Amino acid sequence: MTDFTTYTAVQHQGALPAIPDLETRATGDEDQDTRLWLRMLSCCNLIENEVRSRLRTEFQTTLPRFDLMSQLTQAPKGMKMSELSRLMMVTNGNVTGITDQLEREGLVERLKDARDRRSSLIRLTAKGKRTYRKLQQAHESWIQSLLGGTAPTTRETLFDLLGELKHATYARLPAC
Amino acid sequence: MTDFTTYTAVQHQGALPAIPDLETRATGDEDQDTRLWLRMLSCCNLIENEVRSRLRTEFQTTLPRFDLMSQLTQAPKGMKMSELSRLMMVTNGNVTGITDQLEREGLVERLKDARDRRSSLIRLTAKGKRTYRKLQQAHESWIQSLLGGTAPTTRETLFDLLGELKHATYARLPAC
DNA sequence: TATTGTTATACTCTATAACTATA
DNA sequence: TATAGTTATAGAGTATAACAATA
Repeated sequence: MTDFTTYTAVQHQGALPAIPDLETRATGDEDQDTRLWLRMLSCCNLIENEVRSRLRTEFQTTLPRFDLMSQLTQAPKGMKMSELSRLMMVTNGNVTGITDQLEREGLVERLKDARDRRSSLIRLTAKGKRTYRKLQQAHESWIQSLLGGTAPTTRETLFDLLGELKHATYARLPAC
Repeated sequence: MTDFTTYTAVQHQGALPAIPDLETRATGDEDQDTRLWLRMLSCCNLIENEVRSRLRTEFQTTLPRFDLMSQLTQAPKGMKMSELSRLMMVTNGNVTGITDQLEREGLVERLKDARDRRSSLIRLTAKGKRTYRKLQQAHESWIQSLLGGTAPTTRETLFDLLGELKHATYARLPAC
C-alpha cells in the first residue's frame, strides 16, 4: 500500500479532470465500501454546497429551514414538534429554534392541540405556502440544471440502487 | 398532483419500513432529478450523521478535522493552506481555524516555505500520523459495518454510476 | 497590483442538559 | 414517572471582509 498516491489521480489519468473534493483524499487502498462512501459524499457535497449557497444568496434562507417547511407541506393540519424532530433527525431544542425564526417571519404558526395541552401543532401559513412554492420551484430548477447532464438510464438505475443501499444502511444503524 | 402524499409512503406501502429523513418530504410529483437528489442526500445524511457522532464521542474530533488530516496524508512534505482550502472547498480563514486547533494539539505543524515567505506548508506530525491511522481504521470499520449489507454488484454499479454523475454535475457548476 | 495567510465578526446549526407544564 | 416543548449554554463550521506581509 502506498499512502500518498491519490485514488483520483490514478483513476483519471489522462482522461477526466481531477475534481477537488473529499474523494481526493482516497489513497487507493481503501476497501470498496469506503471508496463508495467517499464518492457518494463528494457527489452530495457538490450539490449541497451549491444549494445552500443559492438558498442563502437568492432567498436569505437555509437548508434546515427549507427542510422544515417542506415537511410541513405534508401535514396541512399541522405537525407536532416531536414529529418534526423525528423526521428531521435533530433534537427538540433545535426544532424550537428554527420554528421560532420561521414564526417571526410569518411563515409558520403554532396551534394549540386541544387534546394534549403540552403539544403544539406547527403548520405553514398562507404566506408560508406561497414562499415554499417559490423555494421549491427554484430548488427543482437548480437540481435539474445540476443533474441534467446525467443519462436517464443512469439516473433510474442510481435511484433504485440507492434505495437498496439506504434500506440496508438504515437497518444497520445502531439506533434501530 | 397531490401535495400531501408522501413519496416514501407510496413507495414503501406494505413492504419496507418508512425511514424518517429528508426524502420523506418528497411529495410524489417531483421530477426525476429531484427524487434522485433527495434519495442520495438521505443516504449520505444517514451515514454522515453516524460518522460525525462517532468521531465526536469516540475521538473528540470532527469531520472537517479528519478531512484536513486526510488531505495531508497525501502530501508528506507538506501542503499549502491555499491548496488545502481548494481541496476542502472552504475559505482560507476556515482552514486557518482548523489548522490552529490541530496545531495546538500537536497533530500538524506549520513549516515556512523558503521559496515564498508568504506561504506556510502544513504537514502531519508523527503524533498526527499515528492519530490519523487510528481514525482512518475506525472510520473504515464504521463504513464497512454500515454499508456491508449492500450486495457487491450493487456497490460496484453504484460506484461507477456515481462517478458519471459526479463528473456531469461538476461540469455544470457555475464556478467551473 | 495580486496573492498568501491571518484576524475579526456575525450567523446558523448542533448537542447537551436543566427546566416547566402537562399527561 | 414520563412526555412535550422551551430555554440556556457551549462549540463547531461557515461566509464575509479588512488587514499585513510578500510577490
